[in-house]
Amino acid sequence: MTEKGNRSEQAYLALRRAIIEQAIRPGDKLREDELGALFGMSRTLVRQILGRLNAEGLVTIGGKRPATVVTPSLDDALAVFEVRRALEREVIELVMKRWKPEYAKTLEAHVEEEVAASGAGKERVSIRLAGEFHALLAGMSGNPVLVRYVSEVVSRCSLILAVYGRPHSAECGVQEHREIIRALKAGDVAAARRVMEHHIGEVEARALIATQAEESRSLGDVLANYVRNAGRDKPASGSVTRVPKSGARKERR
Amino acid sequence: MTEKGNRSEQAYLALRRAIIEQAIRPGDKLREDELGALFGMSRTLVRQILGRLNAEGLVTIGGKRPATVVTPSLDDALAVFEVRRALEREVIELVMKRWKPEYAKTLEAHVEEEVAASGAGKERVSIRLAGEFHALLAGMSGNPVLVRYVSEVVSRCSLILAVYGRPHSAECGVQEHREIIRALKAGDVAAARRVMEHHIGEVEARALIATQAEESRSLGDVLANYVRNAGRDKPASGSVTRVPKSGARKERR
DNA sequence: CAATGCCCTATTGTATACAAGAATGCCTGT
DNA sequence: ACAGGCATTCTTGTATACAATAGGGCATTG
Repeated sequence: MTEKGNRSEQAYLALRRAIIEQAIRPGDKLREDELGALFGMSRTLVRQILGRLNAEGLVTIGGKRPATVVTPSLDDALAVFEVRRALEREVIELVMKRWKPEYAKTLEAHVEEEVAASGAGKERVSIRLAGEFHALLAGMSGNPVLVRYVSEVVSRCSLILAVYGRPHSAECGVQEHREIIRALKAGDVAAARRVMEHHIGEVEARALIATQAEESRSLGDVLANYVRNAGRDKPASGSVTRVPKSGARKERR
Repeated sequence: MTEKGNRSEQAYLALRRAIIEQAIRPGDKLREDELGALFGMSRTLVRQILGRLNAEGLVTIGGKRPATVVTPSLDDALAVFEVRRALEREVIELVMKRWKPEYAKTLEAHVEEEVAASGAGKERVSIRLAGEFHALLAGMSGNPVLVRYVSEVVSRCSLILAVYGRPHSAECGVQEHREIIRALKAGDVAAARRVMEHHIGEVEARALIATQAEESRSLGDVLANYVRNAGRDKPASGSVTRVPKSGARKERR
């Protein structure tokens, strides 16, 4: 599709992957100069890339402030999962309709990759691969538009996981992916639908379960965690909380 | 959301509307200089806008050739409608769940606008409003992500209509919109779902019915229409065909 | 010693200048 | 007269330069 400069595209993919693999975390600043120097290109192109990522909901931009990796709000998270459910439902429907035996091979190979990455302790790669499984599946629907949207919501889910999710939330999904494949192979539409529904539910639960308590936690309570540990640069352990617009993070170079 | 420069945003909206209202038709060239002069801004900003429209699937860009309003292929059209069905289904579901009486007022007011525009012979405005009805409805789902995606597919549908649709395909939808509102007011989920499904089907049919014959029509057949009417500047009436990558169109200024 | 206001620097927003590629029109040769 | 190749020109791709603004550090004062 958009295959203009390979350099630009390459940089885009790299940055995107870095975000999805959580090598860059929500709230991190992305200065144009820095990225330009890093990728060996001018700010002009960096700007295009950031604009694209912004359109995909991965980075915030504008307002004379450096671009940052987005910190999804709870409402954002809910909205994304809601849409993702609808889209994945459609994916199952369409893939089932055009199912070919060789698809199973492709999917199983991918799951093997996931297992390998997970086993090698490459947590981050594992997260990315788990997402790409869904994009791969979407590709088998034969519908490019659907692929685009699924890819987008899946990416955003990675971000949501980074903010609200528990650390080890990756490899749990592998088994569920296997079940989806099995249902597809068996041609059991109902089962496939049910499994996928359950899978998304699981992912959502993993992402948001830790938040149940925090949702009703007052700002004072959260901040108490910080003042209690004043002097450290991280809040007390056990909490994956992240102050949205934290001024506590220095991270200047 | 993206509320940086009002000038840039304004230009973006203007261009977008022009495309949706078919004031600019598929295949038309959008030169950066020209737009820049028109909007009183530099090519830099025009480029951003074109990039955005490209991401939304409304214009093609890249390849050292001037940006053009996209000419959706038949496969594109099918894919868009397929996804649109799934999304609108979800919209109905969610809107029904959070239904408030005042929503009916808002929707009915919008339909009145549609009727007014249609009655006043403002065919183009009518087309746009018909699309915006669905965006408005999506907004009532309370899900911003859904709104974005629905808006996007609706826009692309306008483009598809421009290429494949019959000229007078606008006001037919009004009655269907009314029925959707009625079903929502009645709280009848099944009916609402059914009506929406039917509505999308109707739109799709209006868009693609005329294409059945053309799909298998050879380039030679199409061109025959032109040579037969050589000297005129329009092909024979009855055909809304448009040669995809026509070199026959001059349109240089 | 703490709080506050100001200046300065760092970073983005916008425009312009430069380079490269593609299409078109013209010229020439047959 | 027609076809083919070449040069010109128009348009995009990329980089750089300039302007504006927000945030942070520092000095000053109560």
